[in-house]
Amino acid sequence: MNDELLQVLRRAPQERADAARNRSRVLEAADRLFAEGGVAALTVDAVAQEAGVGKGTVFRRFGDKSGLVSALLDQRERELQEAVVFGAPPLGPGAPARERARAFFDAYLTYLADHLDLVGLSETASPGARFRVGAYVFWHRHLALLCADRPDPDHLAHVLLGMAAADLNTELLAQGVGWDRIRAGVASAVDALVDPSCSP
Amino acid sequence: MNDELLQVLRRAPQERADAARNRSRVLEAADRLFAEGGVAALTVDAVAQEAGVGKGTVFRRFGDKSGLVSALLDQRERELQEAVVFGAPPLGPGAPARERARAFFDAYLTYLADHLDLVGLSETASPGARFRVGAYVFWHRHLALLCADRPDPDHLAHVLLGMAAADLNTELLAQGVGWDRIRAGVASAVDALVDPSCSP
DNA sequence: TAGACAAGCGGACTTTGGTCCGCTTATGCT
DNA sequence: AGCATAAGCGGACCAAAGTCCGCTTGTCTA
Repeated sequence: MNDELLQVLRRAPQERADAARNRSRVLEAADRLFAEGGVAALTVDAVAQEAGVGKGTVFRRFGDKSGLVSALLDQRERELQEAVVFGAPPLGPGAPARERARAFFDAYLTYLADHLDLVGLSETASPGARFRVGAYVFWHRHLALLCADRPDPDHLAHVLLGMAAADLNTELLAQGVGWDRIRAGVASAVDALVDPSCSP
Repeated sequence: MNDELLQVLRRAPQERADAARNRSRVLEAADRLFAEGGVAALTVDAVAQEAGVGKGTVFRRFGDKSGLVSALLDQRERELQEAVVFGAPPLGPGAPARERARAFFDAYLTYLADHLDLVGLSETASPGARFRVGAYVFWHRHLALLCADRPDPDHLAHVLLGMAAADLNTELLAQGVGWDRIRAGVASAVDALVDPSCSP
């Protein structure tokens, strides 16, 4: 009876044991390949072979390459997500919107600097992938809430997140713009775009 | 003698007659294919075949698919570029920075609305292609000049151009956000980010 | 006009993401 | 335990971008 209720509550009703085993096998294989050969070694065929599964299995589990890479990043990103929802201010709730936004971008840029190539892969793998990744939707909601008193928080949140796009920052780095300068520019734009008063 | 001087002045010293002929053949073929079958019909193989040249020739002339599509867009974009440099204010020189920036985005969004899929293709075809297209560099310079009194005009110009990214606006349209709302959001962000006083 | 040489050409080949479909197997029910 | 069934599996197959290299051809000079 209880089990029944629990099962109804879950979105994905169940995942077969072999499916779950393969999921983690694939993720571990991808991690290993990336650790050894960087982003260039992360071809779907190679991951499938290293995991000892068929290529179709990888696509079945993760949808596309972007999904696979996103899953790889998921764990680290989740840490930041929790800090935003449950953590102490200014990252977590309690501080004024502008400060929270600044703290978010500060933390996110640190995360991005550490995983730039993987994030780039996950955002670039297929056109528009960026916006479909779960994390993007999450950050977007977060920022839109912080801008709730603006005329179009939804659009503004997209604009703000544009500053964190991997391809932009990859390009900036390639042009010799360092992370410190990027941070300063982002902070300045956040100040101009996010109202300091609102504090949800 | 004069010819010699002229030849020194050109960047690309010369283009062989057959090369030039093939360039226009390829562009015409691409135009035709796009007119008939939209963006889906624009594969490099198809373009090469339609133009009656080898695939290698297409890549030799245009570098990659992104370059080919950019060349297709070049003509229409050039119109806007000239209006920005030589045209009447507020798009052309003479108006205050903020108004020029607003006028630019207004004009660019019109252009984008008309060619969204082609622009999307040119920006997406290869990762980072967006920033390498000649037009991007041009717009970037333009906006950076308009923000010359800001702490980091270069970075700010990139942020501003992020609002015009094809993939973002494609996503917004897919989410049901119309062009009018996009325009309003962009205008509002421009107002917040571009200093009204500066007028180069 | 002839000859040298760089620029150009073409299409077979490689790489890689993604699809498809017939076979296998875990799971839940009786 | 045995069965029905849907989920899962694998790898052959496809599409499309981009590379390579031996052959061709325009162009410049003598």
